[in-house]
Order: sequence, then structure tokens, then C-alpha cells
Amino acid sequence: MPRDGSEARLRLQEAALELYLERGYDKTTTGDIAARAGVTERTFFRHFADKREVFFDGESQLRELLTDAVAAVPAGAKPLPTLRAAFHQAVPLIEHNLPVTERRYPVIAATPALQERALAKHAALVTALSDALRARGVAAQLAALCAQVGMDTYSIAIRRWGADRTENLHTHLDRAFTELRLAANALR
Amino acid sequence: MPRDGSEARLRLQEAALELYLERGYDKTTTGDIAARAGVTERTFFRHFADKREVFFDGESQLRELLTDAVAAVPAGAKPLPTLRAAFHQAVPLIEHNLPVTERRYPVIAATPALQERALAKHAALVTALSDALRARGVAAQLAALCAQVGMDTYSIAIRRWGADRTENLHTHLDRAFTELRLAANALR
DNA sequence: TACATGGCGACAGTTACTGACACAATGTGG
DNA sequence: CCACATTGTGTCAGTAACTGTCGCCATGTA
Repeated sequence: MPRDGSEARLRLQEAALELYLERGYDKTTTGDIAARAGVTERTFFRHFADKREVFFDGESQLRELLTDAVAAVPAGAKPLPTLRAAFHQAVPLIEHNLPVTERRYPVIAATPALQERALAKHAALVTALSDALRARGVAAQLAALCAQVGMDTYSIAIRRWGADRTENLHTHLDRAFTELRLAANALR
Repeated sequence: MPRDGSEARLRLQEAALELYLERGYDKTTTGDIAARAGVTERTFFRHFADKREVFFDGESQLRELLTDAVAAVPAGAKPLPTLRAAFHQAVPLIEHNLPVTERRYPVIAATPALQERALAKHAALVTALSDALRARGVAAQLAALCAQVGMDTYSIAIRRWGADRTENLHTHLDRAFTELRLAANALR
């Protein structure tokens, strides 16, 4: 029995993804996942809080990258341009994760329970970005609004990129933020 | 045994809210809720899909009101102004629901499982609004972006209103949308 | 070589949720 | 007024997600 449980953790994640793809989320039990990973069900729950959590990983990595990128933007930049710049910084990571993301996509699309968890992860990123903006001196209320709106624009750009890979993510990102500016300009 | 089960349904909702407030979400079982409502646990699951769903109701009412309001906005209006007008139409309903909303708030704030479900309800409203915008001829991609951003701005206005009741919801709504316009204008 | 640490298996237990069947109350057609 | 279908409910059995507890054993350290 290895002292380092990270190997078992990785096997569990891979086994879960495979089984969710093969049989669907609802028709695979946590016992199934554990068996394929070569551990017991109890060990599964030592590594992951629940059956949904095993599906989402590396989110902390993106959060750190984004908050660091926000902090690194030159002082004086406005909130939304700051976020847009941070999202551009994250493009390489997103591109690197694309193969895994593409495998996950059909599973999420098919199971509401995973969609809910994805929304929760999204919301966690929003609060992290809001905190990062406040650390730059942005007023709390404005930071919350911009973090939410910016994150949504970012998500939509990624979604569009996934559906139309003929243009790179940077282009989709700039286009989405431009659409946001134009749409918001129609207010008043 | 009454033929109309809507009474039992209402009792279950009230019982759930009371118990979640008294003991917390995690420490109340579905059997507890059913017992207080005077029915069996099986009947609970005939009325609600799961332990979280009993907490959220009347969401379909808001959805209908908002989509109808979007459809009623004069043709030619841009997406975000359309949504802002629809949100203003919904103010009386929100004000009317305030007592219930205030009771629910501390429970949601204390339990992640309910926060997730609340996010899912929010997302459902976003897609409903996106569809309503497309029905007005807005391009699909723009509709998705505006529905998301508009709904977020709406939610933030409601949150601010809840924390600062010295000004009415209409005022908070207009202020949030103005902040959105100004923040987005800084993009380029 | 003794000891502390930490990941793991084994096992029992709680609880959310589902399927199947029976019954009772109500609305409907004759 | 009497079949009869409909519908909400109770009962019971069963599955599966998750938790607490204990003991084992492999590894890192004195």
C-alpha cells in the first residue's frame, strides 16, 4: 500500500470519467468507480466529498491563475478590462485542458446533477474574482457586479470557442467583450 | 383523503421551511418534514423531486411573468433595455414575495446544497429569458450573453435591495444597470 | 530498532430516493 | 343510483449515497 494516495486519487478520477461516459452518471455507482480504480468505496469518499466532486478537479488551478493575473494587471485599469486581461492570461491553460474538457462535456450535458455542480464551481470563481478586484481597490458592490458579468462573458466565449474552433480563444474573448460593451451602451 | 393534493403540498413546503429554520437543513430528514405535514415520506417524494426542491417554489410564476414581460416590450427595443423593462414589471411580484424570501434567506446562506439549487433556478431563468429574446428576433449568441448578464444585474439589484431597503427596488435596478453600462464602456 | 503517521480495508449504520401494489375518495357515464 | 375510471395516499421492500469507527500495515523518523 503506497503512502502517497495521489495515485489512487488520479485513478479514481479517470475511472469515474470512463464509467460516466460508458454507462452514464446515474447508472454508475461509487462502488463501480472504486472497483475500477482498485480501491474500496470508502477510499473513494476519503478523496472526494461526493459522487459529483470526483468529476471536477483542477478548478483551484484556474482560480489561482486568474486571481494572480488580476493582481498582476497594472494599477489604474478599470475592472472589466482588468478581468478581460486576466482571461487572456488563462488562455494557454484552457487550451491545455481542452482534451479533458471535451471528454467531460457530453457527460455534463447529459446529467443535471453535474450541471448544478458546474454552476457552483462557476460561482466560486466569481467570488474569487470579486475578492481579487476588491484587493485592487474596486468598491465591493462594483466588484461583485463586474466579476459576475465578466465571468459570464468569459464562459460564453469559451462555449463559442468550443463550438467554433476555426478562430482561437483570444478572438472569441475579445468579440464577446465587445458585444458586451455594445449591448450595455444601449442602456440610456 | 382529499382528492386535491395541493393542500398537502403546501403543508409540506411550510413544514420544510419551519424545520430547516429550526434544526437546519442537514439535521432534518424528509421523514421529519412529512410527519409535520401529516403525510408519509412517500407522499413527500410524490410532490417534490428531492429534499431541495421543496424549498423552491413559485419560480415558474416568476419565469412566466418575466417572459411575458419581455414579449410585451415594444418591438425595436435593444436586448438589455428590454430585459430591464421586464425586470421593472416584476417588481410587484418580488415585493409581494419578500416575506417568504426573507424567511428563506438564512437557510440558503447556511446550506451549500440549497445554494447549488438556487444557482440552477437562476440558470433556468437565464435560458428562459434567452429564449424570450430570440423570440423577439435577437440573434442566439447575443441573446444568450444579454440574458445572462441582464439576469445577473437583476439578481445583484435584488441583493442590494435586501441589504438596503431605504430605497425601492426600482431605484436599485436602474442603478445596477447604469453601473453595468459605465463599467462596460471602459472596454475600449 | 522502536515509534509515530497516514492511507487504506472492513463493517455497521443512516438517510435520500424509487418501484410496486393496494386502498379509499372523488368525479363521471349509464 | 350504480359501476367505473381516476387520483392521491399508505405500506413495504429495495437500492445507493454517504458517514463513523476500528484496526492494519506501509512508510518516514529518531
